[in-house]
Amino acid sequence: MSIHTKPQPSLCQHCTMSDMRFCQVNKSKVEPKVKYHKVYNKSDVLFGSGQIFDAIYILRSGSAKSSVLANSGHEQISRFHYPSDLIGLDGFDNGSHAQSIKFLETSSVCRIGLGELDKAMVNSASIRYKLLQGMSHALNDEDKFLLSLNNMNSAERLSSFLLDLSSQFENRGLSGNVFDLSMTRVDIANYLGMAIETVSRLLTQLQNEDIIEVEKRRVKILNFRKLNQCLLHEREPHILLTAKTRQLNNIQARVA
Amino acid sequence: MSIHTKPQPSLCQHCTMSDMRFCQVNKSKVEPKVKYHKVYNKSDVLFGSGQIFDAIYILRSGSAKSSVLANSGHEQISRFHYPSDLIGLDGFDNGSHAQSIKFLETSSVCRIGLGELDKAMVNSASIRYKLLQGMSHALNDEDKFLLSLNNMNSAERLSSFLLDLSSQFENRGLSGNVFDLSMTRVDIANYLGMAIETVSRLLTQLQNEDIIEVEKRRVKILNFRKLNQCLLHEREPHILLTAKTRQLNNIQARVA
DNA sequence: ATTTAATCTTGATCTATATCAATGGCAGTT
DNA sequence: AACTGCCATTGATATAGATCAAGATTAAAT
Repeated sequence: MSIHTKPQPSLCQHCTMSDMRFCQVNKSKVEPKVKYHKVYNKSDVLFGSGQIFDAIYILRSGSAKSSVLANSGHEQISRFHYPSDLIGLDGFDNGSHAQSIKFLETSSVCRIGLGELDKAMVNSASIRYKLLQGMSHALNDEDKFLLSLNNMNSAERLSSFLLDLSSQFENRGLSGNVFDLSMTRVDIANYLGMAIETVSRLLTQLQNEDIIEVEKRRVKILNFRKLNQCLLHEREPHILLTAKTRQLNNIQARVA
Repeated sequence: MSIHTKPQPSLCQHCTMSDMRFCQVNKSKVEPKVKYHKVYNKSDVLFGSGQIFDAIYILRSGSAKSSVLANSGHEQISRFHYPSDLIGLDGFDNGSHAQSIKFLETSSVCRIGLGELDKAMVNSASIRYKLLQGMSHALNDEDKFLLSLNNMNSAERLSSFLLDLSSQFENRGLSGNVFDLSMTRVDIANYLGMAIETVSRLLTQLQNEDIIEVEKRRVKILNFRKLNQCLLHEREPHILLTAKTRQLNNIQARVA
């Protein structure tokens, strides 16, 4: 997707509509004190579940998680957000937010009030389209994720997660080979629907196979080909050992 | 949410924008031969993955499943559709459909071309809002579903599915107590991420507990309270026996 | 600087559910 | 009426990954 250079309708001084998601910083005229632009710290909440819906946001820097609450009180992370993501689209449904958004590190957002947004939609086909596209993209993303939950085992889901993160960073001009996880292992486990112990084990396993290198939150992908194989259902012989096989190997090692 | 009686902008002769989702049949002036209205048979495909996106649809009668295809070739059902559902929203993302839609029984849809839709969005705040609301609703629905996949066991997921179906039918003025499943057990299993054998076993189990009655595709809910308990994580004592316990009971029965 | 609290890793065991296998019923076709 | 294919049920077994338990490491707070 190419980046257009001609002027585009914009919703705030920081954002134009020219990039592939929704928002792009216009570096030539950054005004640091624009009312629509705000900085948050790690663990800050952008909005909580049930809060009234009066604006959508574009993540400009940092990262965030969005989660929904089960009746049981269990928190389920539904996605992680990176710069240029649209946030708050869940609010159109019934006028209040279904999700809550918590920042994972120091981050900044552009805020677009509903009134302005509606005006912009009337006046600009481009903005209408970008908004619908953003929501549609989120929907498709979630469908793909659902697919992975239902059809992949833990190793595949984790590999898929790492590869997805990698391309997220790459798409944003950062390194897709080495990056820092902004979320805890608990968050990853919650998101991928597995126990934190499983995440930990799989990460060290991938490391032992020389597929990745993990040092705290820092991940380095050493072998994309193998990492991809982990999720392409290339099962015989599977790259990663199953828990059972590992167990047997352990016993054999001890006996020998 | 109240139903407005004043005239509303409409996209086709069959649809106004007055109900809570998007579409409502205007019974006073049905024109049977409107070009936007089409009938499909069971197993017909509305559109397939990769097909160009040129319209959205509103399901008027019948039911459909939408599915995405994994690299592995595996089909994953991402949702079931019932009358008044908006279909085709996945296409805004990149101009072609990510999903494919297959009807589960004789069904009819209203078709709204993209050109008309865009015109309508410019002219009507109500239509802008309904469309965004529809997408947001789909997004929230999927988030909730994701939550259930990650946090519920098979029995809970199936109970949740049945209760959801029940309220879908109830919301549409049909019986929430007795209804026919339009999908196969294979579809249910695929959607809920479990083996077909598990679906079958759980259904007979729920029947043995006098919570539901199943006869082929016909489901009758006998005890909503108990069915709800199945998913409220009211675990001690859990209503449904685990596979292990069943197995033990079987053995004990045989010994005795 | 020391305490306290998160966070992460690794090992051992348990169990929910997939998988394998067999059978029965029903709908469409010849 | 017999054949074929799909759909559903039920039983026996295997296993991926959860859970339980214990430490180790790092970060935050006093």
